[in-house]
Amino acid sequence: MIIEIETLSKAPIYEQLREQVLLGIASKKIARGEALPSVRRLAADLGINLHTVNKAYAILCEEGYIVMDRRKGALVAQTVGGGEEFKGKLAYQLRLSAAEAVCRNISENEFKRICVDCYRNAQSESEIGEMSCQK
Amino acid sequence: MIIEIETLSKAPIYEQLREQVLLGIASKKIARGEALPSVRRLAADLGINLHTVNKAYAILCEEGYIVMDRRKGALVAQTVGGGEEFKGKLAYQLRLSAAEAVCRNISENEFKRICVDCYRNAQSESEIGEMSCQK
Amino acid sequence: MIIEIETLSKAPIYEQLREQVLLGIASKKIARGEALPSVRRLAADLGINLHTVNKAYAILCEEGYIVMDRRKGALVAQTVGGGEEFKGKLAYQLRLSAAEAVCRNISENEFKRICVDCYRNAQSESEIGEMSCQK
Amino acid sequence: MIIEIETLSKAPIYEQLREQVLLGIASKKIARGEALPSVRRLAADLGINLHTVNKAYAILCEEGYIVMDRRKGALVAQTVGGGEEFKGKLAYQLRLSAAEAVCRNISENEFKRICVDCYRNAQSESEIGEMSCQK
DNA sequence: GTGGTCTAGACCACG
DNA sequence: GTGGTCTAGACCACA
Repeated sequence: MIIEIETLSKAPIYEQLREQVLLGIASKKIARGEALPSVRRLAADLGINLHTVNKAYAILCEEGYIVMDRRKGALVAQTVGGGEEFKGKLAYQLRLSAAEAVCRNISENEFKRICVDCYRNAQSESEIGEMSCQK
Repeated sequence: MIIEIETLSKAPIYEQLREQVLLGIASKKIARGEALPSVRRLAADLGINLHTVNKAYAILCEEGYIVMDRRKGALVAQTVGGGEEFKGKLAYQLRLSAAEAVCRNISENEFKRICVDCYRNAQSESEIGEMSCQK
Repeated sequence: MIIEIETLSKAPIYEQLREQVLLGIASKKIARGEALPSVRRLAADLGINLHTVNKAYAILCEEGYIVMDRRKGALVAQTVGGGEEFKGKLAYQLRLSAAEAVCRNISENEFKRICVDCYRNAQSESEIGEMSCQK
Repeated sequence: MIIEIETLSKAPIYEQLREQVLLGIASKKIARGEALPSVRRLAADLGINLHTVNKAYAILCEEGYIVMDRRKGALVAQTVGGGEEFKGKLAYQLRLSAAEAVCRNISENEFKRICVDCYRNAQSESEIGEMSCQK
């Protein structure tokens, strides 16, 4: 699994890192129960600070996607609980994306198609291409 | 149309403002060509800084959702161009949402259902309920 | 309200800080809705690092005791939700304290008396005396 | 008596171990004068490091709950002295728990009830249920 | 002015 | 070796 940080992006590094790990977990490039790179190791590999990686891991941990094991470091969680809170957040994000789509005259069917494509894409292990995503 | 700002939210106020306007446009609570409240007026009504409203309008303008008319103030754009750049951003957002859904074991069908629900919800004029959306 | 940090203590500074704020809120030395000192201000006053104060505030925020307002800084929360999770943690702490009391032959009545004393003490505004608390 | 170690917990293993033993002594699952498992044995059973068990035993010994006998290993102490120092620590812990309870609007009576419940629970031999105790 | 982010470098606790 | 804590100092976003 390759993690790429875009230092030019407006999005904070720890956020990008969180997203990359999330995409990695979803696409099963990192299996459930498997260990993520250690904080120091990843920081060194990416050429960023230890604390930045730490923060990304802490957020993922808080969200339930990973667990910090005292002995083995950071592990991908076997199961992710707390579905209700998540669904609220998910619905909010999607509603916003949908609102933009509506404003741009994207039909319900096309929106649905894009969503399904993204879902399958997130599941598969295809690499992420260049995205013009400032934020 | 009622705009609510949550100063406790992690999301910056100008971002919340942008989102609220976007939801308003999508749900046709503000019609195409219609004028948004003036910067001063909205700032006063919401009890926020004038520059904050300005920033939100500037972003919406830059994204093409509204146009700034020197005489009439901010108007909802009749048509929104620049579809390609937008689709890239949309796909990125959706892929991330989808990745989270995959991690949480939400099936493709359920994800699709939620997406469609959100699309219809964004189109309709129903108010947005309480969403636990820190970010 | 006076906050004292014991740099000799084994307990981390951010933990001590969290406790002091908690005691201040309980004893109403800081009222609900009132603002706490800014991160920088408190760090300067206590002669500790900004990030340390930040962490203490972040934990209190996460626990629901305070809220971070984008404009007014850190405020004491009006209401603290999430009772169930808290009660589990509280019961665990108390069970441990009780176990130690049992081992030391402290009777149920004496334990109850101590607990009630502590409750009233936490409510009142009396200052905390010197406690031989390494951990 | 069954000891369970949670390597995912934020609490260090030696601390968890100390707590489990304490709960075992209080509930009389281990009688006064009885021998605890040997350091090597317990370390092997729990799959943890020998030094970790050693540290837990050393702390319990220092606190007076157990005594180390060169021949018989670790024995539960017949009597536990040093009450005053302990009471200071106990009062500090309880005051903190009480402060949290006050902040959460738990009444004195309810707090008292919980304390008594915990005391009796610590005395009885009932197993500890699942506690969401990160700290 | 506020908090948020990031860096660099240090020491310690844990296992 | 791991992560946790703390420091000092920097820049930026926000309002």
